[in-house]
Amino acid sequence: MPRAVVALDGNGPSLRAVSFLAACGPDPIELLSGAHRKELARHATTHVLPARYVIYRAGAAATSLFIIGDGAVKTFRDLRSGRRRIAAFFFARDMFGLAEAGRYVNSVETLTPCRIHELDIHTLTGVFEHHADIKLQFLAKTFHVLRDAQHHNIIMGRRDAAGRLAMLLHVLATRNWLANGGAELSIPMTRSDMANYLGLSMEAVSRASRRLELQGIVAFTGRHHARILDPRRFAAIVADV
Amino acid sequence: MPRAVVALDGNGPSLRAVSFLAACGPDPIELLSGAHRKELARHATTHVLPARYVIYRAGAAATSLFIIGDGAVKTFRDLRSGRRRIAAFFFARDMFGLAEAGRYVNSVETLTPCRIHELDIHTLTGVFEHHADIKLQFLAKTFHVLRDAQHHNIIMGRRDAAGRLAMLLHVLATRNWLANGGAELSIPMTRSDMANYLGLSMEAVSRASRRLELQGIVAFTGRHHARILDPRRFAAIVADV
DNA sequence: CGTCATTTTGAGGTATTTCAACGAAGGTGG
DNA sequence: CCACCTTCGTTGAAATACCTCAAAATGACG
Repeated sequence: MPRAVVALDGNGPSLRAVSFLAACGPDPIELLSGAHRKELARHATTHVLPARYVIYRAGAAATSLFIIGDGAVKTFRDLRSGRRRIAAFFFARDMFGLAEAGRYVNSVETLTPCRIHELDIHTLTGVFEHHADIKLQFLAKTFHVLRDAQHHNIIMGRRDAAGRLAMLLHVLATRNWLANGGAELSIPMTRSDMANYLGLSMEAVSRASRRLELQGIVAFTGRHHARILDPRRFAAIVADV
Repeated sequence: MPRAVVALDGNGPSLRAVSFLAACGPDPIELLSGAHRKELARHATTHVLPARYVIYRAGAAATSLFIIGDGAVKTFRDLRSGRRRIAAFFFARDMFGLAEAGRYVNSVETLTPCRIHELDIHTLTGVFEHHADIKLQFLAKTFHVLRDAQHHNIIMGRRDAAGRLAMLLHVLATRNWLANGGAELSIPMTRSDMANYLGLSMEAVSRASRRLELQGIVAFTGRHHARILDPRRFAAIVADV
């Protein structure tokens, strides 16, 4: 039996990785690849959705779990003040659909055209019964989300708009790391989305972008693409928490 | 076999609760109670610690998992800017010690005198091998942490100091809900800790407290106790995100 | 009871937020 | 294919809120 690898995180009271995670790569995002993905794909319904498509609204009965095959989505919540708080952005291979008391707590909307796999709860139950390891791996993905939430916390704790923006760009950059050199990054969301995620006004995001551009650190080409011109100073801003 | 209860959360791509959680109460904090606690207690080392005791520092080799028997702790990280960012407060029955790459990522220090149970990784491994359900329950606790982190995100997203403070007080109030009427609440941490958790300066926390007191919403008696005088307006501030 | 850290209070500086208007981009229909 | 329209993004100026610095007051602790 594989030895348990328990890793601990002061940021939260829970295990980081237990035996069944030991054999996996460093990125939990890859957990559901390979044979398990095939097994799940057999039971999933695949949807091809346009951009700006509302997958579900907060408060709706939670009946499915979703896995992104391709594209990007945002999960958010509209506050009574009129503001919108984006909790997270999800990309290919990410999973979403967590709820409380049988109801989705956040709304989810596509940012780009998406291919999304829907897994019915009952179907998933059946799969879990025959594949305990899949069940555990689903749980393990929670750690990924937790890490994201904690990183989001760090971002929101910063006082300077440029720093927050840089940290978001950094996430997007590392996500595209394999696809291209790393300096080039695509921004699937709008400025408004970025603002709602960063806890800033859209104007502040715009000005922060402008500042990074004027300083020669980042070049924004179009609205959905950017290039990191000065990785050294960029990293300095990101790390200067 | 119990049916899987899959709950989904737009806030993160992961399962909320699977079969082994179905039989548990609504509060994940109670997951490790009863027989399992006894089983773990057999293998744990119990420490009695004074307030302000450093349990471990970020970066130290992660060798143990900790469970709080009594008292309160803070998990934090000192930034190079000199600021301190508190990630979370933990209380009785909470678990902490998560790490990455074999090292604790946050420091942990007691706020009050504590009774803390330490579980060695290797010991825990042995327990897991004989009690698969305990392993799963440990994992399930992650959801609790995730919820906390998301709530922290919501707090940090607010712009007004009084609102942030009120949300923290609300958490403390609901935590003491069973112990007393609910209006009375004890504040184990210092103003400075609150500031570091809320992403504010200590002065801002002080002024926010003052404001809540002048408005007749909360009365602070001493430095570690408060009473909610006007639950109606208090709830209004908390909910006015 | 005295010392020291913590907290409060005050005044000024700075960043972001708002409010308002302009400019650009994307989508739709003619 | 172009024009229009709606949405999104940028820019400017004033207001607000918090932050910083500094000093006094409170409370904790030995």
